[in-house]
Amino acid sequence: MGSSWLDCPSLNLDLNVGLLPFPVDSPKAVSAVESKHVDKKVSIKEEKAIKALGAELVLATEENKKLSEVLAATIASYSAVRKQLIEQMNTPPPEGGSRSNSPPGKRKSESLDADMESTSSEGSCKRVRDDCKPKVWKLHVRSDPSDTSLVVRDGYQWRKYGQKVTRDNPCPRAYFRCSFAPSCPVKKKVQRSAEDTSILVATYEGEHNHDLRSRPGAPSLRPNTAAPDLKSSGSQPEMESQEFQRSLVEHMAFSLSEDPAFKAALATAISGKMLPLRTS
DNA sequence: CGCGTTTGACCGGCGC
DNA sequence: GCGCCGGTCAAACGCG
Repeated sequence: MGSSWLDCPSLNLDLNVGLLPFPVDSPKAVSAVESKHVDKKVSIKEEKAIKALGAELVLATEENKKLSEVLAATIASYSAVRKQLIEQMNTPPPEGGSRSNSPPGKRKSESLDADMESTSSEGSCKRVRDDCKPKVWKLHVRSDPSDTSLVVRDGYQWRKYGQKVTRDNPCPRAYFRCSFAPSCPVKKKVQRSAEDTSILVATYEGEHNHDLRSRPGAPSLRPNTAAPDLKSSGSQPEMESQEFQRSLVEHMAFSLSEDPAFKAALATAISGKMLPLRTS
């Protein structure tokens, strides 16, 4: 799947938007005077064709309606999940409510860091040092539990600089620095979830100060991967790729559905493509 | 030979 | 102050 259909130059989005359904210089539309001698066989044929096309148009309209409903349902569920995620991210950790796998007396900073997925949250009890911390967010990626590489392919190039077994998780945590640009401050921690070892939890700190594709000669990127911020790259496991691709599709569907002009153009295009069939 | 990974040592923050 | 712990460093190692 991927962005291949986006990149494909042969994909013609000529949707006849705003155009007349029939060519003006068509012989059939030259003038009423000239056409008065056209034999009745053609007229009957045309009428039949019009009826058939009308039925097709009704079918297409219904199909379009159904697709719109499916799209709306998808958008609704996406919005609900997104809202839930944002709420979770913005909810401060419960007072004294440490996680089940966190023993009492857990270090304060650790609890804060572990529970906060983003420093954009209004953490009132944060240390002063936290105020100047870079932005932090987490990414959950499904991966083969037997795969011990702890690699999360996100399009950027990472250099591993450490690995550590932490107290609350038997799975080792890997530390990565962005090697895309030497000055890039972004760091990444990758660790398997203690609850579900098939899930890799990648914690990103900071923001990239360079473009994903700007680095000349970056070998990890597929040449065909042209979509901006598309978090996929070369020979990653299928599951990771699908994860990112699904996110991309959701994002695109959401963006398109938010555009009333696109909806109108789509409807016009479908009817515009249907009507010219009568001439054949 | 250069680059990336591994891994033990080290450092600094935090709780007791 | 001490010990625990997460995070980082850097030498050794492996691979192309």
